[in-house]
Amino acid sequence: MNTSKRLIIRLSRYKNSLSRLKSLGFIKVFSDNIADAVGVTPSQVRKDFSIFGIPGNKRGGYLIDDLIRELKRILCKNNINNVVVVGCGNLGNALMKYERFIMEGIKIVAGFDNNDKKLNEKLSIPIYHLDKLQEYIKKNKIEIAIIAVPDSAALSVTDLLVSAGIKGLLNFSSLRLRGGEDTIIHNINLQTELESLVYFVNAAKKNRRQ
Amino acid sequence: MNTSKRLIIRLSRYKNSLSRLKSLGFIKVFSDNIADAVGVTPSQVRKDFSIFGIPGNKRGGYLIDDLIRELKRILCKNNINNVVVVGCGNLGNALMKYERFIMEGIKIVAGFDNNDKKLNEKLSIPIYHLDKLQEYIKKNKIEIAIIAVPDSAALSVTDLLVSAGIKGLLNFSSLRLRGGEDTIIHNINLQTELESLVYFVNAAKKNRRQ
DNA sequence: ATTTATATGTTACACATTTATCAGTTATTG
DNA sequence: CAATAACTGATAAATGTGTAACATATAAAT
Repeated sequence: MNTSKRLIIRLSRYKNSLSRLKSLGFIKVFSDNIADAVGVTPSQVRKDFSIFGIPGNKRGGYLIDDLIRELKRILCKNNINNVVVVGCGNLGNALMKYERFIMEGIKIVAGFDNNDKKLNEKLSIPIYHLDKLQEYIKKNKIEIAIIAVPDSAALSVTDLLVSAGIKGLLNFSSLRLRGGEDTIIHNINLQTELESLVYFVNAAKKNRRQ
Repeated sequence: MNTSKRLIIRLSRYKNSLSRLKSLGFIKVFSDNIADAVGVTPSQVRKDFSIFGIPGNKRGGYLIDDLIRELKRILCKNNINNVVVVGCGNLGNALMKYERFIMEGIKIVAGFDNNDKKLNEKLSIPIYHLDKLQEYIKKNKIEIAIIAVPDSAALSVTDLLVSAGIKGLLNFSSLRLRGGEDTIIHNINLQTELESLVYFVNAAKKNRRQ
């Protein structure tokens, strides 16, 4: 099946928008409703659904509950996914407390840092020393980790994580990490995101002047 | 010119990788060096450069200093870009302190929040009440803002910012914001990013079992 | 029960993006 | 100074992605 990252991102957006529509009282939705809410075309929505065999009703749209259930199943949200955060600086800490993860079946279970001052095993999400990272991952069968360490530590931390058995990495360092065969790495580079925004703002400004 | 977001993101990555290569002592670089560092094909690198008319030397590669200078010029990094952060919760705070922004000609000059407890005008990056947002933007001619408020506030804050003259928005709320004609909005949805990672990890797991 | 309006699901198309190919140029070597 | 190796730059091919169009099915209306 042709499951590009963009497709899955859209699926996740559909799910989130549908939750909002449901809370507004919707019971049935049409592809245009979803399209409007998410900012894509109705064709896109229908095609995405058809790729996963999510059925609607001819002339009847989609039953919102069915749709949400299906999307959650596809996105593996029926069981809780435990995640660890490595690097508990400003960003790492913010991610550990990010409510939207908790709301959606993603549970951050521990943080790790090499700075003794940041360690605290009594927090609701305990922060352990990096020394305990591999043991913890193996013991608790963690598969997904978030990297929020400085660039200088990113590579060594990645090696640690992969060799401990981590299968998925969300990387916030500005090094573009690449994993082995069976490690999936998604890179989020905040600097690059902001820089590209700056570019487009300035490009638009130049256009206006012309 | 055909400048997609992906292209600009790559340009930013090239620049960052080149800085690293330079610090390693490189004076000349070849398209494969850059490609390896960034994780794209050499063809891609050369094509991207040619789009912006960045010249190399036949058989001689690229002079790293020239390259960095050109990329910085294209990405508007010769002058400092002032940015404000709206919403100074965990994430907003982390972004205000994010060192990589500072390193690259992006300066976060102020934060804004509606919670009185978070206000503090004496910080190195002062935090003002949301009431002062529009005045500040107009007075200081700020063009770029980062939104790190809860979803419930995202729309109203966006309206505030746009009507005050903001041209570029980096949106961390999970509402997908859309701007008017001359407002550029880049959305970063952390939940969606993590959800898609979860999907691919589980999909790979299923594959391995087969 | 028949008709009609309308939303899905699929297919084909258009466009965007990436990758491969190769000619042309230029440092390097003998 | 000629030959060669190797890199760029441009073009063509391949791939990926989104959009539009339409046939089909069905709820609703008469």
